[in-house]
Amino acid sequence: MTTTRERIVHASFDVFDNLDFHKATIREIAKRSGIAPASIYKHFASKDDLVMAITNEKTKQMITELNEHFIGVRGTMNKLRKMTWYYLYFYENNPQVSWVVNISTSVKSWRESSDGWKNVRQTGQTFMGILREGQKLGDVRQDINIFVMSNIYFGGLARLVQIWLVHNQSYSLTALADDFAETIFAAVRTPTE
Amino acid sequence: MTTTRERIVHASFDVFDNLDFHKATIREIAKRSGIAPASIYKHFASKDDLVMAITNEKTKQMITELNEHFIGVRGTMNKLRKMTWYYLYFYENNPQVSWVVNISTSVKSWRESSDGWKNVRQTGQTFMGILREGQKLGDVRQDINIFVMSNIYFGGLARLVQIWLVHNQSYSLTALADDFAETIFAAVRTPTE
Amino acid sequence: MTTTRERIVHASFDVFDNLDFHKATIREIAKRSGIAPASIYKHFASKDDLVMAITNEKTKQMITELNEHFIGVRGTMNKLRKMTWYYLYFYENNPQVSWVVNISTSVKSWRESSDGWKNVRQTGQTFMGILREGQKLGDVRQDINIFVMSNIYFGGLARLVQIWLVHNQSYSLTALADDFAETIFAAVRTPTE
Amino acid sequence: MTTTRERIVHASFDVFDNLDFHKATIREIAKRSGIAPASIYKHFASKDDLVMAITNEKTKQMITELNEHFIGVRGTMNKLRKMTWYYLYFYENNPQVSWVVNISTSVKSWRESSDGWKNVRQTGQTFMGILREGQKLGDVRQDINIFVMSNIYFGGLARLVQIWLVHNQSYSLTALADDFAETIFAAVRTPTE
DNA sequence: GATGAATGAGCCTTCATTCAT
DNA sequence: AATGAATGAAGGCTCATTCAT
Repeated sequence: MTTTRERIVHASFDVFDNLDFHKATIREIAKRSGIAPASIYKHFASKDDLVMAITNEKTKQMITELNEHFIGVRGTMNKLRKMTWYYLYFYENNPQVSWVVNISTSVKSWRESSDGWKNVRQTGQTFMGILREGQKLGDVRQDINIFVMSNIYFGGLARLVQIWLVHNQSYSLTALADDFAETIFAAVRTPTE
Repeated sequence: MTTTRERIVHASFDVFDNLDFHKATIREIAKRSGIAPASIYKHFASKDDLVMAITNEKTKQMITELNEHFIGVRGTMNKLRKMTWYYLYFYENNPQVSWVVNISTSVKSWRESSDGWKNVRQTGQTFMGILREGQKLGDVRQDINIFVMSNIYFGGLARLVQIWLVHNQSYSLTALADDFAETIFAAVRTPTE
Repeated sequence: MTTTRERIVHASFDVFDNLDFHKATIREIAKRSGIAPASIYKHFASKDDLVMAITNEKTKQMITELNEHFIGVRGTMNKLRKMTWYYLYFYENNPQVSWVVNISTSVKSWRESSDGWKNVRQTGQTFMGILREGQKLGDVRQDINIFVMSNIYFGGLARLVQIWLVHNQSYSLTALADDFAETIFAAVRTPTE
Repeated sequence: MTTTRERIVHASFDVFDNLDFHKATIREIAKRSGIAPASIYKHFASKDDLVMAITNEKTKQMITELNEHFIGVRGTMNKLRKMTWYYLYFYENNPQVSWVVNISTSVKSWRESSDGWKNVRQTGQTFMGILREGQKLGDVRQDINIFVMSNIYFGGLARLVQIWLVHNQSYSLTALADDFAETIFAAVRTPTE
């Protein structure tokens, strides 16, 4: 059984999926969901609220699933590979989310959404956790700038997704996961001598 | 003496600087520049044209200046450091450009602007050039995935700029240049044994 | 009870009645109908659509009523008189329609409206039908140029209406029907000898 | 030697010839004449003034030439044929004028132009003159309604021109002159018995 | 006499949103 | 809970027109 709310959320992703975010209107969502515009406002306070709700929902799902994938994985490199793969896998299967996050939401109001920010921080924490653990294990250099490293990682991933979207998703995104993870690992690993 | 066109361009950056790109309207630009909306259309064919024109202008300037900074610089790491520093320096001094490029322009129409795309490719070429030269010199590993590496580099930089903007430019961006360049270099350099 | 749509249509005629069609704007129609511009677009897809819709509506009505008036009328001259009278009667009571049809609508888009053109052709057919029937009855000459005759008839009527409008509808239009019909009949009747 | 004014007038006809009168803008006239918009205002007080001026000019020319063509023509039918031919000939060679007169000029302001109205009346007088002369000669019935007849004549001609324009001037207009004149004559001639 | 540059007014249209039912 | 009907606000853009040079 699909609730009305679910139908709205589903249609929203559908709408944001077409890359041209000027077309991402409430009326379009209403049309595709078969729910009247006025009814959408019974479930979401405003358009911004809707956008935030659906991105948060997806991000939460992402975090949950990522944790599941982590179960039993050991070793810095393995975790890095797993996380990278999952990230790309997620966007390969939810290309809209990236656009919603990057484009549609006004950054200002997004920051004001505690939930949204919290989720992003949490994903960031996971990455930093891997690095810190690696430092303890001796895999990762002690002198890395974690802030910079983290931005390189997520910025690089985001760029990869963006380019892939601009190229109309014409190639496999997950196929790049290994190279990506290895490059990042090369940047952080303790030099062998 | 400032020409009308310059005043429009100046006001445009001012407007896009808001971060809330929904407010980036022709009327707002008109208000801040003291130029009537109708007059703006004497200088730019459309809003899209205006956005493209100003970003291209800045990007071209960026490329020119970057090349000047390269004069006399030798060594892979030195070039990497220089390029990174200049990139961050440029956005530190033109924070608006980042938003215009990353947010405001509809990706579709931007790709259709041969100039815009050409400039981006050119910047990309510069980075790849450094890597290839490094490979010849033996500084850089032969087995790196240049496509992935390039996206890590520019994605990382862009993210750094974005975070800095979101944090209201409250710290020095260029101060991160060295750490950034070194991290990237670590990821590509030939392992010492 | 008047529906919103009816109020819009009514106000539209009111507006076009101005004679100065440059003033026939959506805003003006909105003002006079007490309906917001945005609401007008819920009932008509565009301004052109509105113009077409209202003229077609009226023209259809005209055709229907004309046919009713024809019931039981026999003889070429009688039919001619009836048709002429009704045509002038209609415009005397709907003076705006003439302007909308003749002036406001861009001829190009009007021709593209199958409905509009169809209705006009139908009215033309009715006139030609009378002539052909008259020819069978022997009332009407065989050697008339029906194309020319038809244009004389409708052109003459239209001119009569226009002049009447320009003279601010200061006299009776239907009072001219008999003279008009007789003149036309004189032009087509079989010479008596 | 062509004066600036002449170039403007020439370009204006060119522009109005488009049939799509929404495109008949001052800027378009400026572009085609090679004269700057501002300069046009040195020669004509306003757009309305320009439109009026050019139509009056053409109409005056029409009257002059028509009178020349009348020289030596005798007999009601001959005069009718000549006038009709010339009228169609004129519009066949100046199709724009019809549109300017019928469409572009706001009827209100056109009536206010004494010149425009005077010229139209004068053409009307010529036609009525032929009829009255015919009545004296015994060719034309005494009991015709001259007002109605006149409108039938000019309305019919105008309609013929309009239809011809709508059909993209794809056939000869003057070829219809004889049939037209004869039809009109049939409507007014004294019945033979 | 000619014009480049500028503009106020206004156009059609669309959007997110509300409210009576 | 759902919606049809309505709208204020705003957006991009164009036009006839002016004026300093």
